[in-house]
Amino acid sequence: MSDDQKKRSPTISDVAREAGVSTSTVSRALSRKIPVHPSTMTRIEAAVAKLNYQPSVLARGLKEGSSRTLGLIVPDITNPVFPAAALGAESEALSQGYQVFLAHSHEDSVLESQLIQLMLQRKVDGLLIASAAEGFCREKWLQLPVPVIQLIRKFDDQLPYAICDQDQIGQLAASHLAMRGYQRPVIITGNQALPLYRQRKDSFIRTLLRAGYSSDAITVLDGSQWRNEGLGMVQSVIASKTDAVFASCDMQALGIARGLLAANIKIPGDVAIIGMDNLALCHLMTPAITSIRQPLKDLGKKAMSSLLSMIRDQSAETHIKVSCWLNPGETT
Amino acid sequence: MSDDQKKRSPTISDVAREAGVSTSTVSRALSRKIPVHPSTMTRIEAAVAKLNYQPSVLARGLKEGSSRTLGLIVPDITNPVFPAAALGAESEALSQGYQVFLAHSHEDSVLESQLIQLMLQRKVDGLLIASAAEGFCREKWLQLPVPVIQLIRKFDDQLPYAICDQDQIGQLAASHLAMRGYQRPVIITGNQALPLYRQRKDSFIRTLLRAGYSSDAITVLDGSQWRNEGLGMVQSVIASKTDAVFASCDMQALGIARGLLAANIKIPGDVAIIGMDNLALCHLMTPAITSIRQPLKDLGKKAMSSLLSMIRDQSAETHIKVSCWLNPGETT
DNA sequence: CTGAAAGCGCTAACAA
DNA sequence: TTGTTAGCGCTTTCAG
Repeated sequence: MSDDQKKRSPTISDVAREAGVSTSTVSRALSRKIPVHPSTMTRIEAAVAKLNYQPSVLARGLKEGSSRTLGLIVPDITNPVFPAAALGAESEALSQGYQVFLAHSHEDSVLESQLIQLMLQRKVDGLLIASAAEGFCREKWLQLPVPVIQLIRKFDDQLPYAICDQDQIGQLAASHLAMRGYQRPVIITGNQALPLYRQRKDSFIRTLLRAGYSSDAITVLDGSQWRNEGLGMVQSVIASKTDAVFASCDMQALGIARGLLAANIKIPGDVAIIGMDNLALCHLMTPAITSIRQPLKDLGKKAMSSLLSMIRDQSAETHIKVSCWLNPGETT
Repeated sequence: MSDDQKKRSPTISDVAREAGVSTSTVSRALSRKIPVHPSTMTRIEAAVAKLNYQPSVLARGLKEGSSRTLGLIVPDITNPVFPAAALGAESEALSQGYQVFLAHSHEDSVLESQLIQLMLQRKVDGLLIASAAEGFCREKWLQLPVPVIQLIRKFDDQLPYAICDQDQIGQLAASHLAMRGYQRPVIITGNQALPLYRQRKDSFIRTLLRAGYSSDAITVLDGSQWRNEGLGMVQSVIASKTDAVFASCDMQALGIARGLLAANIKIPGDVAIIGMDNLALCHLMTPAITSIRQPLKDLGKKAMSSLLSMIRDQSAETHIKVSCWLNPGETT
């Protein structure tokens, strides 16, 4: 911040005066939609440069009824699934002339509602929301005056969404384990308030049953308390007499691996592990973790691209589901 | 998006009409700064509720010359140091009635400049920037019409900053290794275009020299190409005949650990490792990684708090430096 | 305590 | 091609 910090930034009238034309001419020259005489153009450009004029997007927004602004609400950006999506979304928005507000709901649907209100007061043109686990309300969403897309977490099948194919994920994990002959698979589920974890679990089990497993052979453990940990799950994993674990995320897989190794259980000799998200760290571990990768950056990009189409009233894919793949490591 | 999506959202005049008062009275009632007759107040509140009125922050901003909006520019939010800072910053901003734009510079100073321009066009009241590694330009920053704080990465000592104490970090690592009697420490540096890595390295070396190490015993390796990897560093680490490595980040530490284990080198028996950032994964590894923790969320919060003070022209701490601590694991 | 009127910076008819 | 004018939604004098 320099001495001229208080000096009001130049407006379109300043430019107009400097160039000896009217404000509308400046407006036209800058928008480049309506032809302007080359020589005036030059004078205007000179004036703009001289004054270092920055058009006020606020004023333009007020006039045009659109702020060219979008909102992205996530529970917690330090959860590694969100940064990738945020990056993809922001990049796409930027490339189309939009900027994005980031806000955190802290997994609290009341705060989330307030954030939506705040964003609406800022006249965002659309919203991307990874909604809080509890308290989703379809009616509230339906009443929003701008397009909204459910990002990563889908709570309603009708409303627009952009998610990873959880059926496919459950299937990938299950058939990988089945193919390698593991007998007593365990799936550790995430917060069951999130449909995505229910779907993943159901599909995992369904695939195993189809492959001929008896339901007695399959164990479901609730790992929602141990998203960033896994260590707390170790006892139940051991107790389940499993030979293959599908964790709900990589950190959990890591913790379980550590716990099992500490208990002198061999990986994958005694117990195999599949992680989820395929963070960069997976292949840096010893043993490297087999993990399923979600193309989150791409998902964020697609979601944003669809949102922008909706905003423009163009036909758009509103039900986006991307495919994942399994990255084999040394734990299966 | 519902059927009423096109229905223009209600304005202050709608509320005024509904309540049978003038717009100025509504404005006063809502701002709560100027007294309004209780009965009018009630009618206005009713009208607001009935119409579900949302004041336009755009219009207010235009009128008041401030958008109550801030900008946060980071190279890449998927680098795990940034989400924590972003979270802290956004939370603090929100609690003071501000919202924040997030943008990515992709470590490109030209793009960064453009983003700054875009944010200024949106009339942000201030900026938090983790600037691109190359191309920092003091003059450009000085000319900005709003307060800016260097976040995490400090390129200029005079300009406001909020960073982690790199001298202390180098010292923590060095004295930890010295105290445990390691003889041939290696420091793997990050991108030397970033002053923070230079400072960390210098302080590490300085501390070792003071502790009586000869400079021959200390090795500096450039790890800037291997931030998310470390594996590529393994050969040089082995070649250095070191017995203790201070990595530039945890992922790198992880990769080096994996490489050393693969080469049948014991950790910490043959080689000790200290990581950096103390990601949650550190204590889930086997062996758990000794790592230095930066209080990044807190830093983000402090930075934002200071920025907001600057915006209000209040005296503020503009040179913020937070302390870190070493989290002992099993690799030293 | 309340209303009328001006204006923040910009764009878009409508004229010229 | 250019200027004049009105108005986006809001706050804020200035009068009552």
